[in-house]
Amino acid sequence: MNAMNSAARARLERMGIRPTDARVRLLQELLGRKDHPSAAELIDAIRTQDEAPGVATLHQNLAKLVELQAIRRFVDSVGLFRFDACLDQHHHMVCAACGAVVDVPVSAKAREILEQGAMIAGERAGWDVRSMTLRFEGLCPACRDLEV
Amino acid sequence: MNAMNSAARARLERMGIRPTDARVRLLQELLGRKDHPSAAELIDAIRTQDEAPGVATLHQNLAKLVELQAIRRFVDSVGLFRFDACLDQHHHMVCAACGAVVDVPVSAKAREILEQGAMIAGERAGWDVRSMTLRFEGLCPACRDLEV
DNA sequence: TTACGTGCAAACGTTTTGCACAAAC
DNA sequence: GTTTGTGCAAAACGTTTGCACGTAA
Repeated sequence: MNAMNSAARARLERMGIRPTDARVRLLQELLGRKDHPSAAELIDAIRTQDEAPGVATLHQNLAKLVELQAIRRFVDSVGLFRFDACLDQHHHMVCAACGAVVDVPVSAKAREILEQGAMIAGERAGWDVRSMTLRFEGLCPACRDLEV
Repeated sequence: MNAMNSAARARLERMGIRPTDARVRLLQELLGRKDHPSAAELIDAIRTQDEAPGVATLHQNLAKLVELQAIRRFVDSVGLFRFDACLDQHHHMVCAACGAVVDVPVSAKAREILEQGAMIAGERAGWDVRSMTLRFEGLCPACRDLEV
């Protein structure tokens, strides 16, 4: 817990913004999770540990962290913003039933082929393609069992 | 216009829901567009042609069409629902600057390799992977010129 | 002391729901 | 006459903004 606390603190200092309590707790929570919490889930998670964080502050801090590229933001299939402290390139596998999102590594070869394809498709259409994301949809182990 | 009108009407009848005016106009508009309009954009587009459609009705009808798989719904990068009458499998290329979304075909070979990768990754994690979507991000021709 | 961060409250934009009325089977 | 669809108004939801108050450099 303390290790994570200082990891979060260090990350904040490294990018030149004040490691306030609200920010350290937020980043610490995000670093310690493997799922992709929404703003509301983050508020809940932080609330239970201590007191209550302000909604506005949390959103402001999330926005700042995204802007500084300390975390990533994406939109889930119901239109909710979700956040992710993992900066390595990875793709998402989402459960059609429960909405769970897990990270999935894709083979380097597949990625290479895809990126080539992206460049070709983009250039043909006059686009400047900068990144590529894969999204798999299916059933997670739990929901798969329920369906059968 | 009349051809599209009857195409929309036929599509509605074929799936067993009443081809009311609101629905025909909605589907007709969607069939005639190559972009991926949001609900608000659809309302605007239909409003100018004739009178004003009800917000609730439009959303209800969009939801029904999605449920019946007559159209597709997805979420854009700012969290807005966007709709698409094209049912062929295709991927999306989105502009980081203006948010435009265009369809992009991906070579069959690339897709095949990717799908294999998805199955392997999914099975390894105990998932039942059912589909795969690619999302390219970059700058569309117009925004690209502005940046330079 | 000056810039930055917090958090309440209120505003915002999109989507959803309750309901009475109208139209189609 | 019963089911189905419409559309107004109001609610719900997540997010953003205005602002007064703290807190840290």
